[in-house]
Amino acid sequence: MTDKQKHILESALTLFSENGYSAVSTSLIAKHANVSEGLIFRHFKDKFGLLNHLINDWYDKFESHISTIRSIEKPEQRIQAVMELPFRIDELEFPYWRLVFSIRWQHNELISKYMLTLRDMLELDLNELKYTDVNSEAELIIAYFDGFVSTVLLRNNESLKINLLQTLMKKYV
Amino acid sequence: MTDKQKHILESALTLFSENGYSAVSTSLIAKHANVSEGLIFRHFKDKFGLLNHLINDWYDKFESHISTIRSIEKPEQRIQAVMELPFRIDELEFPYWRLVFSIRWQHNELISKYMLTLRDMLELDLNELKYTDVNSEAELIIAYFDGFVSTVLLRNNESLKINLLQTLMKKYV
DNA sequence: CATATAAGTGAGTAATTGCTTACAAATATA
DNA sequence: TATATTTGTAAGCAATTACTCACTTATATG
Repeated sequence: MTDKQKHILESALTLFSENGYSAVSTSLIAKHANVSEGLIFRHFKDKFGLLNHLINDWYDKFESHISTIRSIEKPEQRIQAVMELPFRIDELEFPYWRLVFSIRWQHNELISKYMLTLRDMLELDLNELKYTDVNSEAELIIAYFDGFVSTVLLRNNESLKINLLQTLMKKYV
Repeated sequence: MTDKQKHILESALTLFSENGYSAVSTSLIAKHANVSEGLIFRHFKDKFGLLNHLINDWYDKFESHISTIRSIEKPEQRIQAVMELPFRIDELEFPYWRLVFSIRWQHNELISKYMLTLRDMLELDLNELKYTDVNSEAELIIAYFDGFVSTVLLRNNESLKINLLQTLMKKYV
């Protein structure tokens, strides 16, 4: 991966996550990355290829979070860690999550399959904890997760984040 | 409001909510609505005016839900009704909510102000119920609300909806 | 060193973009 | 019925779109 390739990806991520995929032109990405427009197509085939690459990059980060959580001993602590995850999205990951959560509304098929990783882990944990309705409980946690991520990304307010996490933890631990 | 105006709005809503605002051209809307493209600009000034009109239409529906909930007697039942609201979005409202929840990622300022209506009501209710941290509790409920709406709109699965609502109600009533 | 492969450019492409304008048809008002 | 206003159309606008292609420059490999 050359420097120019990295610059293209960085620019595309920034612009896509702020303005949405469709609203950003390849010409703008090229200008922002200081490369010729043709280079985008050489390396990523087409505009959609660029999007796909970024989504894969996001999934690598997401999977690494999940795998960290998997290494936690107790199932109730693993579930707690999932609920906390949205509040631990850092500056670097922020635009990736924004891109993913905004592109979902047009290309959910690109994202939804990746959520199976999370659902599977939750169902195993809930099973271990002898829940009767494992499936629905997992879906409920994922819905919460969804709401927390959206709140963190859209409001982007540090004290709100802290208060929300605190209130949440008071309820569940 | 003439028939052609209504057709333009219907087409714009359908296309925007499925493909996103930026990805839909005024020429496509005109074709879909069987009107000349110029008519869109006559009635709605520009493409953004069309979006604004649709968001206002959504808010009318949203406000009418909130006002129905306000007429419920007990504060704990009002809060419960808020949590149930996402699961009561019907076929007709579906595209409006999809539009709103997808446009948020690019134009959150158009939407976030309208959420104050909900936040205010929740804070009054939580106060009445003698909660100490009224603000954070309201934000938490709004985050849940957010996650439920996203789940309902993106998954679009009737039995998932029923199970989720059931699991939720078992927990909170 | 020679040569094959990869990285990068810049000028092009047809198609489409949001929008305007000159005009005609329909409707309302006097 | 005459006229003013609103509703609607079709053609056209410059700018931009995603993408290609012929080409040069850099890097790797024998």
